[in-house]
Amino acid sequence: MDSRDRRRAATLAEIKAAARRLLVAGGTAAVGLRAVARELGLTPPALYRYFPSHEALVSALIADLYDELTTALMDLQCAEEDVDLGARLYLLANGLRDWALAHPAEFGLLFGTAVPDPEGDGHEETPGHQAAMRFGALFKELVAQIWHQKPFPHPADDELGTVLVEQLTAESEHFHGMPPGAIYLSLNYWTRLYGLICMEVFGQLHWVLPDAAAYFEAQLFEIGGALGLDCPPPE
Amino acid sequence: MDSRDRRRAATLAEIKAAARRLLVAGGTAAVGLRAVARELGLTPPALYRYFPSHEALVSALIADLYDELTTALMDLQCAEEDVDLGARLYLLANGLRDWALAHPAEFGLLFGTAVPDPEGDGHEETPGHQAAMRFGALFKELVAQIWHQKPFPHPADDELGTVLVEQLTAESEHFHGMPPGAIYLSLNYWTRLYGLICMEVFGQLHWVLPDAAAYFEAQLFEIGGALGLDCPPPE
DNA sequence: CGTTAACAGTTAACGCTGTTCACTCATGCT
DNA sequence: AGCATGAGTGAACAGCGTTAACTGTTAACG
Repeated sequence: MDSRDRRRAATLAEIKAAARRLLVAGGTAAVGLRAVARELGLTPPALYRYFPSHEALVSALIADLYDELTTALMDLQCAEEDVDLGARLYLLANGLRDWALAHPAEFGLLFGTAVPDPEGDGHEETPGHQAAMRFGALFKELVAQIWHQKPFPHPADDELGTVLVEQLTAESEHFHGMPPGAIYLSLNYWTRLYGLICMEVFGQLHWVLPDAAAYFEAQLFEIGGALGLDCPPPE
Repeated sequence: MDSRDRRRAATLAEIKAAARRLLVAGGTAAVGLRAVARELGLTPPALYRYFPSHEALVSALIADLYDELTTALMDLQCAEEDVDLGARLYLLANGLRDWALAHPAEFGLLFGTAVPDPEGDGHEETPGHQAAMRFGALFKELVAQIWHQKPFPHPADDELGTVLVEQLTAESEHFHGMPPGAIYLSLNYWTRLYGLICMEVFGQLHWVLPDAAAYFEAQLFEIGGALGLDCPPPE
């Protein structure tokens, strides 16, 4: 019985591997159901034994990519025995950018898919979103550690406005009880990091900067400074 | 002869209007060649008299949307006789966000299309990119005016690094001769504004902030302050 | 050990997409 | 009036995601 299951799991992995091969080769549009089947020497309907639809296949691929990215970044920041949490955040940010630049197609599939439909219910059920939450938790966790080790100066509540303070305190438990001003700065860090990487990998920065590496590094120092981090040792 | 041309121009406008109707109704995926033809009561091949391909039709729509956005923002910032350039920038940024939130489908088509292929040659020829350049010039122009009216403090060259300084000075002519440090800050403004709006309209901010309006406003003040602008008068 | 049920996979087909070709018909120019 | 240009149609092709009916093989059970 398990031999049957193992075989099934194996082909399921092969399917996702083939889908990824097509993704890196030809971008998001190239990973079609028929194309995946062709890549494996199968007929299209065979894939419906493993995924209920083409979208489900892509969603599974997205979830896998999220997990791969998450573990890659965890390994990266835990590899060196740097207890310096600031250096860890620096490694995390740089690792995310490096991964995005090294795998632009995968990054485009994960973050570049425009989702203009609010869809009513806030929290969706797809495994991709769960994996995305795990990924986001990685960042929140590290920032919270940094805060609790050495609290950084942050704007006072009356500087942010009551509405924003209320919204930020609602997220306080995810940030291990940090005050709204500190969460605000942490959100800034994520927002700017995410925006920068998206603009660079999607080519929106190409029109002004041919190579955004130097700009990204300068920005990393700037946003790290807002969290009370010194420029980490270059070596 | 001109009556013939006028008729052609009219139907051409009708085609793009129908395409846009489908865009706002069903998002980017809904604007298909057959769907546009159906909307007009035409047969699909008829559209090939006006556009060489489906992609060309979408590109024309993109160019139109860019121009519409550009003129809308120009009208907005020139409507009031505010000579305060800072208030103009504030109007520009807020107008861009409002337009994006009011027309999420159009914004997704303009800025949400991931372009992971470097395509070798830097400057493409499509009218969409030309319109995008006109749009970018709007921002650069205004920032340059702000700088020349009241230069704001900016990082020195040695703080940015030689590589970044060199890249920024290459863009100096587009910014009317501003020094690298000032261009750096201007680039920051655009980067953060763009990243914020993209994250909000694409729902990436929904997971932490249900309504990002307050956060956006706070960020506007912050990035405006970096350009030497005071918080503009709330009323 | 033989029977049976579950499962992987195939073939054929449907409706959809963008695109092309051959054709018709009306309009405007000479 | 005659002709040519061009708008528009109809039929068709390849490819897409998807479904239904069918064929083997393989594991489990009396």
